Amino acid sequence: MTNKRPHHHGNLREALIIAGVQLLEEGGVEALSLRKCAAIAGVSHAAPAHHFAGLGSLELAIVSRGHDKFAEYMIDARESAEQTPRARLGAICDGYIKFSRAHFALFKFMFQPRELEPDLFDEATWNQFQVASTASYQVLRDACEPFDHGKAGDQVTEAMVWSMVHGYAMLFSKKPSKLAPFELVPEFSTLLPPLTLKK
Amino acid sequence: MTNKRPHHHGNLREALIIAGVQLLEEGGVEALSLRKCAAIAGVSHAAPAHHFAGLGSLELAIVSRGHDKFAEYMIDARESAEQTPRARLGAICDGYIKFSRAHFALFKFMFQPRELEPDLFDEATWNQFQVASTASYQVLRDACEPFDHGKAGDQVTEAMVWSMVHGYAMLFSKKPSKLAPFELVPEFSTLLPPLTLKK
DNA sequence: CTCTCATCTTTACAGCGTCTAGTTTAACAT
DNA sequence: ATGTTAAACTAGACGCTGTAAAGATGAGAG
Repeated sequence: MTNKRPHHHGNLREALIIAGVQLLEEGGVEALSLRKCAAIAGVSHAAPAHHFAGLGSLELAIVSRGHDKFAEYMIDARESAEQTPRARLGAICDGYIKFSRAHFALFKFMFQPRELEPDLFDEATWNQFQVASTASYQVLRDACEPFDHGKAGDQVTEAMVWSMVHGYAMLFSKKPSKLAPFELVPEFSTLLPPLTLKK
Repeated sequence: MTNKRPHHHGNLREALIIAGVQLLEEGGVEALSLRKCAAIAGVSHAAPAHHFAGLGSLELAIVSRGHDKFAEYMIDARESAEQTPRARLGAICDGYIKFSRAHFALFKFMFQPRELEPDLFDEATWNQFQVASTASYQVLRDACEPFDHGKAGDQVTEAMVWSMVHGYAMLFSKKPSKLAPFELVPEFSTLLPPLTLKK
């Protein structure tokens, strides 16, 4: 219905998301504002209200865009890897960390836990987020599937790998890491413990 | 020199930090503002400027206060544990996670990476942060010391344990975790791989 | 052609961080 | 005891923010 240049601007929603990602990556979360996004898109400061339920909705749309890129990084790494379960898992972790380093502001923003009450967002933004975040997580989940963690179930492998790669990305992606009192941060591949394949 | 009830308020700096922690824990990072802290402390909106170089400084002071509590949680857990290296390390991880669950807003706030340029802060706040964050990390570091990680060095054990417990705390502390598509989050103790003691 | 309605603009308001100028008062020097 | 100094605090202003309300614009349907 409103797909092709609906009125004045012609896909303002998309332009606002792109502007938001740009502001976020250039100046961090403090530089992100609805009014600046509107200015970059060339519309008045109140125009975004017709596409997002508020700043929170725009933020969630930016997070969704982040998940899209995030999944791309992991999938690219997986495709370039040796095709064994262990190598695929290692490659996906590398993609995870590579993304966090290449787009640290966005990565940090994506995993800053929010109040995720669906009624705070417009439906389109919410649905898009559900799809994007589930898809990016599924990449990691699939890579864990071949491994066995005994009677405790697959969730243990997923939780272990995800915890480790996520903690590593959060703590050691920004360098020099003021958080980490390390001279040299070890490679992630040296941290991942051995895993046993299913039966 | 200005230790005992210096003037009007009588330790406004401390009152502002306490107000800030309270606002943060009650309403999240969005509810934290200099003006509200000043109002809670019963002073004018411009009074905090005489104790903090800006909002960033107050935030850093709140983070420091968080590290103090954080270290307490880990030390308490360690003291209550069976006195073996493995049990102590496990207990400290439990303390880490217990803190993240009991004070999630504060925990999240502490590890939200900031621009840590010392010249952005007043000296007192900066020094206090250095001491508090180093001390809380040292608790984890000490618990890792007895374990061997081969030629790669102690940093590998520290990085591995810290990544895992931190990722776990970030991803699974808020429940129900909208981030984690898990029905049941595994206990952290089932995730930590075996470690070998030094020689 | 006219109606409708989504899109966008304009205006306004309250809250924010921070700057400046002025006031209060504790503590020190004489 | 008195005067001085400087730290602690107040009052007001500025530009920025998100958001709400009301008016203007123009594309598409009947």
